[in-house]
Amino acid sequence: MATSCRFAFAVHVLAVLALKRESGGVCSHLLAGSVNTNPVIIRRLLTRLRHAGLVTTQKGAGGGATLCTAPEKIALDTVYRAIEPGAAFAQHPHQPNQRCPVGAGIERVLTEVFAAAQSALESALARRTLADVLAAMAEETPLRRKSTRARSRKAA
Amino acid sequence: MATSCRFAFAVHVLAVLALKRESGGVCSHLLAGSVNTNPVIIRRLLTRLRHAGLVTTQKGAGGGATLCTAPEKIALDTVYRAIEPGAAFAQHPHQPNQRCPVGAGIERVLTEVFAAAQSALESALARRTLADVLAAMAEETPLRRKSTRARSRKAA
DNA sequence: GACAATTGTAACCATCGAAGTTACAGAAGC
DNA sequence: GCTTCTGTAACTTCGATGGTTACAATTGTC
Repeated sequence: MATSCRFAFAVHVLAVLALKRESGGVCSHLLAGSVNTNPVIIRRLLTRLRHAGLVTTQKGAGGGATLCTAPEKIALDTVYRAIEPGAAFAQHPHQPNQRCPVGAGIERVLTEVFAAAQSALESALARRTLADVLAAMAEETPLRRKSTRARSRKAA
Repeated sequence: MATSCRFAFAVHVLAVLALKRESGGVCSHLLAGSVNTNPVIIRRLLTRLRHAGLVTTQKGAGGGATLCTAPEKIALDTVYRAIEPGAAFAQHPHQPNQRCPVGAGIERVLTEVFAAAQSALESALARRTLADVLAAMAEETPLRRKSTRARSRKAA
């Protein structure tokens, strides 16, 4: 376990921005309403996404956040690194006993193992783009049924 | 970020047990000395490793922990799952707004993305065994130099 | 059988990070 | 100038985790 939920929030926010592309900036209040959290949480996220060059933000009335890049060009590992800097695995909090052969060598070996694992994780994320996320959502989201006929057709 | 350091501790402990194999049980006090932590932390770890079938423990004088399996047979993903149950990625803490098309579909999509990433992570760990860890440690641990000649040869 | 060594656990503390909240200065459109 | 925003600081709350103490239960040794 356990990354923070910030990564989930970030993908969520970017997905909304992708849908609202071409319709100007989206304010943190609206994004917070979709994610179901506080606007400040969203703004803190947006700051990181802005530093990563994924979004731009604009102050003032009518301002808000806008996606910088096409959703097809945004791979999820980029989002991950923008949001969760640092290593995913924790090392020993205190230096192990250097007089024990294991204690003396384990940190170096683990560093390498952890790097390999994290690299695999990021590669898996790199295989998906924001556009893939949007497509997956469109695919199977139960559509809002506008008519009873549609509902009964499905039920049949 | 950030797994707990339990995984690092677990690999460390298993490495010590592997080295001390054939010499009977190793007590939590000794293991704690190598890891540089408290014996209770080690015992809590050992409980998990025991449930996973990786070690046995014995109470009483002369007791302690013993590795059950050959180090070549212990892949690190097994250790990881024994120590860190549950998902590595966190979802939304509160249910997102179901009236937003993104909020309604994002959790399902993210669940799938997270599963793929975690699977990649575990596969990377599965590619290494405890024996690999021991070998890597033996390889480059600065050996205790017994003679000045060895040191000067290295320096040359 | 007494004693010493050891595990297994419960109970508790301290710390840290994260989510959430309030507040407010500053920017920008109207 | 008013309103709508962002960006940030400051604070609270909460949960997880590493660490610590304590103690019952177990087991080998004398």
